[in-house]
Amino acid sequence: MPELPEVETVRRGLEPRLVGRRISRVDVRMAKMVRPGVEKFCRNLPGLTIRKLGRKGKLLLWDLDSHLVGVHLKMTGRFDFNPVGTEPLKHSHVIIGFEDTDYELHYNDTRQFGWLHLLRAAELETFPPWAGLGPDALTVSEDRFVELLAGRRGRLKPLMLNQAFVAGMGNIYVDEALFRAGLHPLTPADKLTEADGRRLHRAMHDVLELALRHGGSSISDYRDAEGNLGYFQTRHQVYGKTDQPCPRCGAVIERMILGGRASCYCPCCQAER
DNA sequence: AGTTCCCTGAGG
DNA sequence: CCTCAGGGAACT
Repeated sequence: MPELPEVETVRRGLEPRLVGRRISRVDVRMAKMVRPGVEKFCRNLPGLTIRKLGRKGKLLLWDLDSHLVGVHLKMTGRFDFNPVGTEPLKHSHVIIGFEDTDYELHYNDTRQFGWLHLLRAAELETFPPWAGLGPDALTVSEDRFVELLAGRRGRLKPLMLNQAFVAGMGNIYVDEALFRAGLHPLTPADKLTEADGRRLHRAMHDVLELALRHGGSSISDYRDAEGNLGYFQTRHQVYGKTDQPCPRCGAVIERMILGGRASCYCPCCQAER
């Protein structure tokens, strides 16, 4: 469940210990976690220096001059720093070592949905997970968001989850943002007024910003690169609150399945239209 | 636009 | 044993 605030928290945790480091060795313990294949991954990375750590939506981008490594944590991807030679955990699938450091980086992923993708710098524009992303949900301007929203049909919940529309929102923050904006998940995007769109942008931005300040939400096994839990989950207002009273009006929070995903909302504050 | 799949672990 | 969790691709 890392969504934008969790991925950004991870990025900030990795930055001080990765930037400026030259990779000395790579150990891939589960082949499918790396792309475009173990051989290329292990042959090309050693000797490269990490210059910058970027992020767009939920995608992490390591800049190594000639190459990039794109990382998607998906549901359960996690990074840990450990002393060199630490016995990997059961689900530690990739280990990266650096010159002149006493720690190494372990990529751990219980459900094996995530990946690390090595590409040449010139390939970024045609790298599908990057090229297909809409603007970053945290930094997109209100005017741009309203503009993008105006051309859209379809219901708000799946639209907000669509990374090509806006990058970084997942199930938790979409539910929280729709609640804050007072909009029902089934509302067709083309039924929104401009004021609704501006309110939705504000709700999205505010909830992401607030979650980031709390180190993200720890549902199941999210940890940042230092092993810290986030604590924004204590501030969730509707996500996971089925059958509990709405914090604003006291009505019972409802749950529906939409596009295969659970959606929690207040039937009173988020009236259908 | 909805469904299935990838995968493991938690909870009933 | 079963269901659920869900990001995103690949289907129908």
